[in-house]
Amino acid sequence: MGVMERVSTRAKKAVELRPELPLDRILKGDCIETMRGLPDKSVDMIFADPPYNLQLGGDLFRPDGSQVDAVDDEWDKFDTFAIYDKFTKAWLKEARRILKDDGTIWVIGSYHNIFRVGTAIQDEGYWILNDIIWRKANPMPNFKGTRFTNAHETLIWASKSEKARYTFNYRAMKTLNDELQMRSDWVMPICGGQERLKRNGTKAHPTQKPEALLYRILLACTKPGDVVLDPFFGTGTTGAVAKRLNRHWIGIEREDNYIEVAEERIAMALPLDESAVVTMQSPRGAPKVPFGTLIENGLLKPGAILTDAKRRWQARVRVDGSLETGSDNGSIHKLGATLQKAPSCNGWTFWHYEDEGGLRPIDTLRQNYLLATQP
Amino acid sequence: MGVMERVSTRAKKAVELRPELPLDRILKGDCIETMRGLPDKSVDMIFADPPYNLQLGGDLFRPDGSQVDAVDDEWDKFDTFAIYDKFTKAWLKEARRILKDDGTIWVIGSYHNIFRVGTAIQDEGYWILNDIIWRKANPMPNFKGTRFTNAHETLIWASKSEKARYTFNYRAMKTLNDELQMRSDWVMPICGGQERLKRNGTKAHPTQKPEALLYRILLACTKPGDVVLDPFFGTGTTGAVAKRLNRHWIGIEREDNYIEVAEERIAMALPLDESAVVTMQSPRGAPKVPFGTLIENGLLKPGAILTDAKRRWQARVRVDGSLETGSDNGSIHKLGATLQKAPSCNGWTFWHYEDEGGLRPIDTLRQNYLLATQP
DNA sequence: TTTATGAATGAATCAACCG
DNA sequence: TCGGTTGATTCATTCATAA
Repeated sequence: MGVMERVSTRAKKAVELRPELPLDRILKGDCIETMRGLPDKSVDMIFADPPYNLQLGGDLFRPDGSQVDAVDDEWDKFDTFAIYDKFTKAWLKEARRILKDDGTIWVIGSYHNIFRVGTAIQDEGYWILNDIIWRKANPMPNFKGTRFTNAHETLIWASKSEKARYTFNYRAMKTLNDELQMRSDWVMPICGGQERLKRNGTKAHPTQKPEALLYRILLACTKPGDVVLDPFFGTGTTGAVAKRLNRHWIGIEREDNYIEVAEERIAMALPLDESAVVTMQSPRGAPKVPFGTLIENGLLKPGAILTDAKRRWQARVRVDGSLETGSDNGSIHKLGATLQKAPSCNGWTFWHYEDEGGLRPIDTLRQNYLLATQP
Repeated sequence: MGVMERVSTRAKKAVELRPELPLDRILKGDCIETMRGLPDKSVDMIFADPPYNLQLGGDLFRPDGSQVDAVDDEWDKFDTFAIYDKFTKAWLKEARRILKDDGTIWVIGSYHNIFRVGTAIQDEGYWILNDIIWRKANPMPNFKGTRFTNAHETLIWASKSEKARYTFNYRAMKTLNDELQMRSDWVMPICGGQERLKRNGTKAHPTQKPEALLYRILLACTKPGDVVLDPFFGTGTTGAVAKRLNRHWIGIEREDNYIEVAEERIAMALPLDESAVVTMQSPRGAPKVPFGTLIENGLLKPGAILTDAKRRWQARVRVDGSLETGSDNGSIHKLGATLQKAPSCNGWTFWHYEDEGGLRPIDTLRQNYLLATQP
């Protein structure tokens, strides 16, 4: 049996059951090494909170992900950046292999590392969709008064390629933001109070992320049942929120300390019941109703007159669901576009019919039809 | 007559202070080549608005059918990241040579280029002091509903080295911000209205920056009499603001079009009075809290039941902040309106939650959130 | 003269499906 | 893979025109 045959057999199983995927578990080990054990194209989203490479001494990593014990003062910062870059490219490469073709990745960082991460993301072939600013409602002040208060962190959201058809729950985000498009700057408090995990009276992890942040990310870019991988799991914010929102999760973490705290935390998180996890849906996902169906079902009669909202144009409905004016004819969309001299037109909202003393868009008829026929 | 020849003629007049520096003038020519003609360690600050390398696709239309006027100028086109990187490193290297040891550089960009710029800044030996987020008060929406509204741009502020003693007017910034430390996120409107320069009825430059942005930067990081270099001068926002604040400026620009507009503009620039400054810089409007924020932050759980004050209707909260009854769903405002058969409804006062033996409007929760997060 | 309404526009990597 | 069809999609602000 050849290699290719093995691969394709394995791929088939993964699609149906995901047999090799250790769902809802923390894998103990080095980030890159552990990722190597996960199958190709198997997860829907990756959230990564990698080391920030704060240049305060410490936190240096070799390309294999292991930590450098001591910072040699002789090293100049170019060497340091090169090592960080190698590490970054290595884990981003593995992440891209594991990610499904239509999956997306999120990475969070600060000005110390985010530019290098962003460059590596582009160089590895990802396609950046947005950069998102987490604007901290209550940041730590700059005590010395030597700079601007560092009051935000940056996240990068990217797909595997330019043509990928990634998940973005547009309608849910718009609803979450009081019927305005969700912007690229998010105001959220830092993680503190009850939410901040403690051990022996001190914070369990130095950079615990707020659940509100993961909540918005998972709601925006995954569907219930999707698999989310977090290769720098820490105290498991990703896992806790994923569980609450009925998403599967996989965490990778090296330190026993954090694993213990995370497991306890996630065990206590309660999944929401199914009706609460439902979100507002875009019409995109709804079943299509051809205009002709309305005529077949008698909601509109051939010969009926339609107009635009301002009654500038009118057209007559023909038996096959096309429209005609004196000189033009075509589908509801095409004729609307032609008359307005626009490149395109949504005929459902452009054309109106007369009903009890008022004009209504023909989309109303479509909604009525859907209500009457959908289970 | 070449650029340098013109420069040296002018320079004789300023022999004593800065012998070879062509102050308060636009130098026509290529950015890197022209910078080579400027002396070492001679300017106090550099502000740079380089090409973003946007990589746009086809035409984009608004929902109303009108076409978006895209940035399609030749100066923004680069074939590969490698070529863009090479260009970026080259001009940053020259900039660093020209900059005084205690000078600083500002560079603005978007997610298309800012990660590459940031990486190059670090690789060339600069020391990043802050990244600053320009949160646009009125960004262009995402018309197709495919991503988050791209509502910000990023600036990087860096010194020549870690040990540099750069200028930062801490008090001025704190005063400008109502006695609170100036943060790393700045809310400012995009450049439009009277300020937006026109030529033959259309915008003179596709990417003119608001004067408020340069005002804050120059006020924060230079002293009166300092020299500010802008190697991508465009229509001269940097020059106009520098003149108003009594700073010297040097502009480099390749295109005659822009030079003409800039020269006319700067000739007309007058000092701002204090009240105009305050108006321009002060934050506008009270902070908004979308309903979804309460859910993200755990003040209300998905699945919770809300009712109106008289318990005539009830609805269940979903993960995205929408509400559902048995038959309807929508935002707090929309669903309230639907149930009452009213044209509109203030969901904040209409919907209530049960709390210790009484109903309270959900607006109470919003107040609590504001109290907890506002400074 | 003042107010109401409508049109225009901004650094944008902006669709999905079927044959 | 390509091309044609269907039909989904916008916020804040300014300026011109109408009332």
